[in-house]
Amino acid sequence: MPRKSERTRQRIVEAANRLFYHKGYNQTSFSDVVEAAGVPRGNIYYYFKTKDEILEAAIKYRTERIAQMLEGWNGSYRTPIERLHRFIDILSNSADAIMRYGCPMGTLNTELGKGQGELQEQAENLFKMFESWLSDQFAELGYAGRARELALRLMAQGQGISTMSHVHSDAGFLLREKEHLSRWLDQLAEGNDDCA
Amino acid sequence: MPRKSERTRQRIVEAANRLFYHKGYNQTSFSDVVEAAGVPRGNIYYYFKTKDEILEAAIKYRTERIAQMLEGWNGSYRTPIERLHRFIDILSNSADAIMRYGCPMGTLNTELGKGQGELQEQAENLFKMFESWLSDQFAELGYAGRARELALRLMAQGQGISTMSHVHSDAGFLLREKEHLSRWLDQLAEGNDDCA
DNA sequence: AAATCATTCATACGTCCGTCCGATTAGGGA
DNA sequence: TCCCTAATCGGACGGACGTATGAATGATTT
Repeated sequence: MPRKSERTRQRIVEAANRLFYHKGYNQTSFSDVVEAAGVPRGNIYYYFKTKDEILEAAIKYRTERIAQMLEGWNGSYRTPIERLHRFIDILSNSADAIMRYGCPMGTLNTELGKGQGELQEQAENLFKMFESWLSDQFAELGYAGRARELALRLMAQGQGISTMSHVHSDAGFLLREKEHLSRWLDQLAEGNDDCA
Repeated sequence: MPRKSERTRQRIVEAANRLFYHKGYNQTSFSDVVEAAGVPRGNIYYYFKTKDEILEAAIKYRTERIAQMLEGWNGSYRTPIERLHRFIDILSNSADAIMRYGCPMGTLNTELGKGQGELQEQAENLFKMFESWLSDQFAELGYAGRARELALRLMAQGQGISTMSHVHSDAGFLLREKEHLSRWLDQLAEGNDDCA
């Protein structure tokens, strides 16, 4: 009967995912996870043999959620500029968490990038999902030739804004810069690409 | 005779600083430090009682070097635009290290920002040194009212570019975006601030 | 009702960590 | 020369970590 099992496994993954974000992967212990998941110490080994396996599951979990989110946006918004605006709305919607813990993708990749190459490659795919989706939007907006360039630039801006607001715990900066990004997108949509 | 001592202490700080950058603070052990510094295991305790103290010393070490660097730039370059360009030249000069390990300041702050608040506050000062220096340059360039805004924006762009090139190990992106930043600075210097 | 197997636990192993100590060496002032 | 102290070592402490085991539990199937 894998019914109950699935739910327990899911509880572990979600608790671990949250802890990895809040405390960092290396700073999160097995004990932290089992405590947060409300699972007895030894039971976790039934589902995951190593800590790395938990991280893999957490990354997969994030991957699925992002895919769903992007699909949802494709359905909810008709124009590419609306979708791009929805993307940067993440900054204001998640302002609190970003200030406290930084960008979930960015901080995880940064941490794994220091000597945990195999795992970082998996986390890198989270970025690539956004990049390819953003590229589609820019292409549809009329920037087919520079779609990837613009996508990466937008991602970089988001990362920079997240990092700085995290470092300084400065919500004002985050919101101001998000507005600045918003105006940049509007200029792009109007075809005025002098500043792109 | 504190002569020899000073040099040993310095060796420890420099080795630790390098390891903290390459491996991260939490992933660096005492053993790593003593091995890299070529100091016997127990001797390190003579200089630093705790690991946190080593980090404090490393941050202080970085602080002094940055201060020297900024002073040097003030002496070497006469115009603010030259100085601003020198700042972003960091990106191309350190391209290799950034690709491998990310921005030294950014990654350290990001790591410490997750549950090590006291230490993060110290690392935050590294950012503030650059910000205040950059503010001075933008003010001198004629943007007195928006100097801090522009300084923070430039820092954020640097952080974003570093993060993205680190995540993807993409030197091309780093150099392209640095050039893009360069053109942005030139536009600012020419008084065309439509895109600022 | 018995057999089976997924799942739940408490507990323990070995390792490495940060920390600390005690003994030893070395070098300059008296 | 002797002495005092700065500095150097090797080694060991307790604890936490990731990992592992095996017995107990409970539901489902036959």
